[in-house]
Amino acid sequence: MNSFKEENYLKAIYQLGVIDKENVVSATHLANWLFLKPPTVLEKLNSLVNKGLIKYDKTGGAKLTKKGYEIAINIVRRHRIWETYLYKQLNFSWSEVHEIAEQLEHVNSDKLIDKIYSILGNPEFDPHGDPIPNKQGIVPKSDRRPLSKSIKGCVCVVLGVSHDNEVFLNYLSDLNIALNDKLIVEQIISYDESIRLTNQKNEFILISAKAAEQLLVACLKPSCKCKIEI
Amino acid sequence: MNSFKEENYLKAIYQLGVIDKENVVSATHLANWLFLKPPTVLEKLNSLVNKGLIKYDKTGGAKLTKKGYEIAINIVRRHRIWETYLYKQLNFSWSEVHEIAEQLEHVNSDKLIDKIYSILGNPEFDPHGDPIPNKQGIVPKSDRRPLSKSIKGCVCVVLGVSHDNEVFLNYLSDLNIALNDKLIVEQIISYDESIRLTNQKNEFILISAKAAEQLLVACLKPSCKCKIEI
DNA sequence: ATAAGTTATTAGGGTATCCTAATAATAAAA
DNA sequence: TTTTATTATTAGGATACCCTAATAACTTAT
Ligand SMILES: [Mn+2]
Ligand SMILES: [Mn+2]
Ligand SMILES: [Mn+2]
Ligand SMILES: [Mn+2]
Repeated sequence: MNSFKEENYLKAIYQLGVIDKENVVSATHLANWLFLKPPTVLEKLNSLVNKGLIKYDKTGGAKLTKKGYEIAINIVRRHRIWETYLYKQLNFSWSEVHEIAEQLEHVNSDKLIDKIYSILGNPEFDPHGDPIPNKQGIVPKSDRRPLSKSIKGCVCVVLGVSHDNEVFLNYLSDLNIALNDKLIVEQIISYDESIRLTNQKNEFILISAKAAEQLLVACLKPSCKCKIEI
Repeated sequence: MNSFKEENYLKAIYQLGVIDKENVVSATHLANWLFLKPPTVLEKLNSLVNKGLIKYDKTGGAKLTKKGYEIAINIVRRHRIWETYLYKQLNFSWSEVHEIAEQLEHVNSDKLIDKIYSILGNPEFDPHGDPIPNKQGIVPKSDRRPLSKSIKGCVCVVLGVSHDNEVFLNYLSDLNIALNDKLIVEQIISYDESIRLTNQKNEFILISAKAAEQLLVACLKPSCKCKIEI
């Protein structure tokens, strides 16, 4: 058993598939992501193929089968529900929840997850704005997109980050940007694509192009012209 | 690294030490407890000796060192705090919490345990009446003892069970006995040592000698003569 | 005290995970 | 199109955990 490792492999295959939609999920790719070496990963991939949890070939890379997807999405679901529980019920900060959820996601009790999910009011998004798959494995859609794709004048709300990396989350705290903040795009500086914003307290914030690519927002005005460009 | 197995060995050595105070904690003993075979356990015991977590010799059996005790008691602490949290905050039943706590006890986050412990109001006993060690590893004392050691007329309160075995807990539910119930010992039937009780609703309950040995209670009357006999 | 029954240890394997070094297969550059 | 760099795969090991079978060491009951 010790399905804990296997769960992490399947989750990683799912995650890399979502991030690198065009690229194949190769053993090397996975090895970097999981801090392992390619032969180690390849060995495991072969075993996952044998168990019918993935398909694998050099050209297409690793792809989850229906069975593999169900396991992976369930772990993602548990992870995001725990993150939300830690954030909302236990007062952990935005940047602390991921590490603990990495462990809690492997606790195998549907009743426990159902309970905390219902206490939270069946939320659709976690504290980083990531969608929480429902019990059927269906991932809620949202129109969040990187702040970097905004046009001048756009009024938007902070919904999350591309990767819940602690360093970046703390960097945002330093910039005084938090989840659900309303931001107005005042100016896009063409020299380096950095963005000048105002927040709801009318404070100015300057955010780098790199950070703007990682920060996910949604337009608040239904008629916002940003939407056309995406 | 996978310290999860190691934690379970150390916890088992602690638990067997508490249960069988006179007997040594032998590899065979542990093997039965952990559903493993003696050579498997012996191998692990040797590795624990090498790591300085236990002392081991044939005559004395396995004994935790200070370092080993600290790990073991911390797992016990986490287990009992989680059981209490599941019972009190998440409305799980008496008999459901153990299985889930077996998993949650290995989640390594002091901040998480501190948080739920404080939400619970720093309780001293878990839902089975087992003492919750404090952060320093000190186990609260209580005067709970098996119901079987009661004398006629004793008024006592149900504080727990010797082993949080699901079958026994469900059996108690069937007998209509729950945690914190007040019981009066009406008669001890000498033929088979079974005990006739009344509960707070004045209902009669007949409990077998075997069950009475597993059910832990404490006298409510400070002057109760039971105390002398223990 | 000796035979029989128990317990403790050794020997020898098996699987799951991981690794380094070497080789084969591709892709990129010159 | 060679040469060079990158990837993918194989080969060969190491460690953690588990097991069965065999042996050694102890107990217990004649
Ligand atoms: Mn996360
Ligand atoms: Mn998240
Ligand atoms: Mn328990
Ligand atoms: Mn308990």
